[in-house]
This record gives sequence, C-alpha cells and structure tokens, in this order.
Amino acid sequence: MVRVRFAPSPTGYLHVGGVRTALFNWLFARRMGGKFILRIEDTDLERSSKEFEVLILESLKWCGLDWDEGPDIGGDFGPYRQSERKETGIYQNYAQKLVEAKKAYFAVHDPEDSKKVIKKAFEWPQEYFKKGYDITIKFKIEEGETRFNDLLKGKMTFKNDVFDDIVIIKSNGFPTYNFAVVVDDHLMKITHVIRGEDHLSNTPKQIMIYQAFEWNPPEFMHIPLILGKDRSPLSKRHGGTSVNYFREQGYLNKALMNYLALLGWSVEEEIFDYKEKVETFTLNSISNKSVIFDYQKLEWINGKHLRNIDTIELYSIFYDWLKTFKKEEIEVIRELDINKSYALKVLKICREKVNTLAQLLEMIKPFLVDEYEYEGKYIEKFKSDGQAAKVLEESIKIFEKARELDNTDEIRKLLENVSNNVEVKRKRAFQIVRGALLGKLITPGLFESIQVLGKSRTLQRLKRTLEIGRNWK
RNA sequence: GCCCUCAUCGUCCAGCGGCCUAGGACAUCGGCCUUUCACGCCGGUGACCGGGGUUCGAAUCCCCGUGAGGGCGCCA
Repeated sequence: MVRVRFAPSPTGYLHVGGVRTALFNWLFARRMGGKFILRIEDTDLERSSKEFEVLILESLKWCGLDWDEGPDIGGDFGPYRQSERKETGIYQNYAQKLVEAKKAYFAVHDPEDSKKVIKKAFEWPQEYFKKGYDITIKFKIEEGETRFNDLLKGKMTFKNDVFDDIVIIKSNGFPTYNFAVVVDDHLMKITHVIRGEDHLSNTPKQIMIYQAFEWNPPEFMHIPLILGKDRSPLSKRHGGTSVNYFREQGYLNKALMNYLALLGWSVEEEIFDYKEKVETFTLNSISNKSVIFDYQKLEWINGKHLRNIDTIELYSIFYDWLKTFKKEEIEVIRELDINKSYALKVLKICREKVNTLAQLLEMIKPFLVDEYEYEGKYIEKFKSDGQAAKVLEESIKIFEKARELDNTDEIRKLLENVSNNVEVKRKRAFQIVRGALLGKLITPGLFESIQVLGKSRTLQRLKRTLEIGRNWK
C-alpha cells in the first residue's frame, strides 16, 4: 500500500511550490489507490503558528487536495502534529535508543559559542544540566559512504565525511527536522517521500538515521524547485506566491492546479481537469529541471477554464468569491442574489472577454449597477463628438418603436438605421451607444449587451446618459 | 570554501544516435474576422551554454569548463 505525505511547517502561507509538491503526492496516492497523509511539522516554536496551520489546511482544501489522515481528521498513525507527537515522548525515546547504542551522544554546548561542544557523553550530564548548560543529543556520523536511489535523480552517493554530527534533539527537548521526519515517516509507514529538491542534500543524513535504527528507508523523489523570472527562488518580489493570493486575485482552483501540474510536466493536452489525471499519472512524467513560474500562462489557463465551465458553476464560484474577497461590492452581490437569471446571461457574455474573476467583476458591474460610472475616455469622446447627443436621441426613438430587443440581428439592423439616419459612421455611432449603455468603451458585443440589458433597461440608460451628458459640455 | 543537482526558443514541454533545414504551447510581432476589447483562425521572429572527445553520423553518449539552483543551522 502506497502511503505518501505532505508535511508543511506552519510558518507562513501555503506557497505554490508547496502545493505543487502536495499535488504530485496526492496524484500519486490516488493513482496507486494509496493514502495521502497530512502532517504538520511545527517543531520550530518561534516561527510556527496555529493561524498559519489553519490557513494552510484551508488552502489545501480549496485546491481540492483531500487527505486521508491528518491533524483535523486523525488516523491510525496519529497524532499528526509534531508538537503533539513530541508530547508523547517518542522522539526522546528513539533518541535515547541511539544513545544507548552509542550511535548518538549528549552534547554539552559552550555558552560562549553554541557551535562548540565542550563535552560528549553517553550518560545524561546531570552536573552540566544543573549549571544551566545547553545540552542536545547529536547523531554520530560514521565513516564511509551513504547511497540511495532517487526516483528522479537516479543513484546518489555521498561521502559521510562531508557531514558533521547532527543535532537530533534540541536543548529545548524538541526534535530537529532531520530526526523528526525519519521517526515520523517510519512510524507512519510512509512508502514514498516526494518533496522539493532543497531536501536532496539532507537525504543522506536521514538515510544514516534509518540505518542506525535498522529501518528500511522509503523511496525518495526530489522534484525541482519553482523559480521566479530571474531564476532566483520564487518569492513575493516576483508577484504573489501563496495560494491565498491567487485565490483572491480571482483564479479558479482548477486552473491553478492545471498550471501547477503543467509546470514541469509533459502532457498532450494543456488544458485539463487535474482530477482526471489520476487515471494516467506517473511519477516519471515529471521533469527534472527547475522551472520558472509564468504568470501569463497561468492567466491564459485561467481564462480557458473560466470559459469552459458551466455558467451555473461560474455563477456560484463568482458569487462565493465576491462574498469572500469583495464584500464591499454589496450592490453587485445583491443583484446577483435577486436577479439570478439576468446575472447568468450577463456572466455568459462577459466571461468571453476576461481571464480572472477580478476582471470579470469589472466587466459585469455596469450591467448590474444602474448607477454605473462613465470612464474618462468615453466622456471625452462624447464631448468631442458633435453628433453624440443626436445618436442617442435617434437610438431612443428607434428602440422605442421596436417590438422587443431580444434578437441580435434585429438589434444590429436598428443600430444601423441609427447610424444611417444621423449620418454618422457605424463604428462611431456604436461606440457612443456602447458607452452610453455601460459607461465603458470596452464591453461585450454591443448587440449581445443590448439583448441582455433588454428594452426597458436599454432605453432608461440611453436617457440617463443623454441627461448626464448635457453637463459634460 | 566543500558537497549535490540541473542546462533545447524570453517561458514551459517534445526530442531519448540518423525521421531535426529541431516540433508544440504561453508570451511577442503581423494579418484575417469585426461594433470596441477579447475569443477564434492564419502567418512571422525566436533555442540545442562553450570546448574537447566517442561515432560513418550527436541536441541526443563521455569528459572538462561555464552558468543557474540547492545543501553544508539547536529552520524546515
């Protein structure tokens, strides 16, 4: 049974690099019919916080990466928080075993220079402890070489003498990362460790600890890191990096996952639902090269998904997003609530023009809000065009006579009549009408927009602009 | 400094000794469509890091450089 884990430390938001690692673990677990385990590595008391843990779990859920065992749902190998595991004494006990086997020792540190060890002992150095010295447990590095096979890098060999003895228990009693991972991965029966390449050089140390316990190490796979445009590690300098950031910007979880999967992965079709990839996922389709995060491609993928999904689904995603991140848009939210069928029509034509929910909001707003604003460009156009008012007056006249405005071909003919009657070029007339209806010069198709707005709303808006436009002179 | 990893268009991926005058996608540029912007379609620019080998033949294999990234914490 395949058992893999994702083990974030709650010291910040969930980074897209972390999600990508989690995604590959998840995909592998689901593909193999195994278990995906979530473990919180909170052994750094200074930097870990409960708030970040909550956010990380929430981000993971938003990404659709569900876990089979974890701190919130438990499981047979709990607890799943290292701080809680520490309370049970397991790390201390296992470290003690190594000391008894003379594979680790108590180290008394020089208070002046904590790097310096002034005393090594296989017995608890009580007298130093009493005097307040910092005491750790260090793992002794043996002579020789350490080998392991990395699923992506191939055979790895490290000379042991490049490593110094490693602290496994800190002076505060907490285990260090390199020790806790080994103990936990073993106790949790992890079969495959898929993690970032930044852990590659740590692996031999961990292997040595496995060997000291005579435990079988799991399989290892180190996947390349995500970099920014300048090839330095992806950070806030390059733009947003947390799941929360992309969520807030109006990216769809499916699109983010799609892009992350695509990044450093070879597939036939670029646009896909990552959940369907469970069927065909293989570890060796992951590339062995660090990758640069491409914000533009992500946006393109997001636009594709935005247009692919069902309008109803888009409606609910958009609605939830507004409620979460754009609470101040009360009028938009209200219109969405009370006039769903109209909103659906608006969404349908607006999504053709945008790539993110934030862009969608801008596009959609003037359709829902009757007190829409006019952008400066339009006001300028209106002022400088001597025929603008005439175009609007003529439109009102023609539209009022029309039966209904529910057919784009008819709307086109009516508008053509307007431009003919006023003797203004179509393009010019259409832009004046467009801005009059929505306040902007960039909108969905004019005919579709009028169709969606409907006769009465269209007339009302033309009159409104005519009225307000008088003050622009 | 020592150790490890990686190296094809600006970016991601394809290529795994001859099919490569190197292919696809995003971006970019030009055109078409057209009521704006986009979508869509058509086309262009654009890369095998350098040097040595091996071989009849190398983007593909080997070595050496160089560059980039990672590690060398009582961080994870």
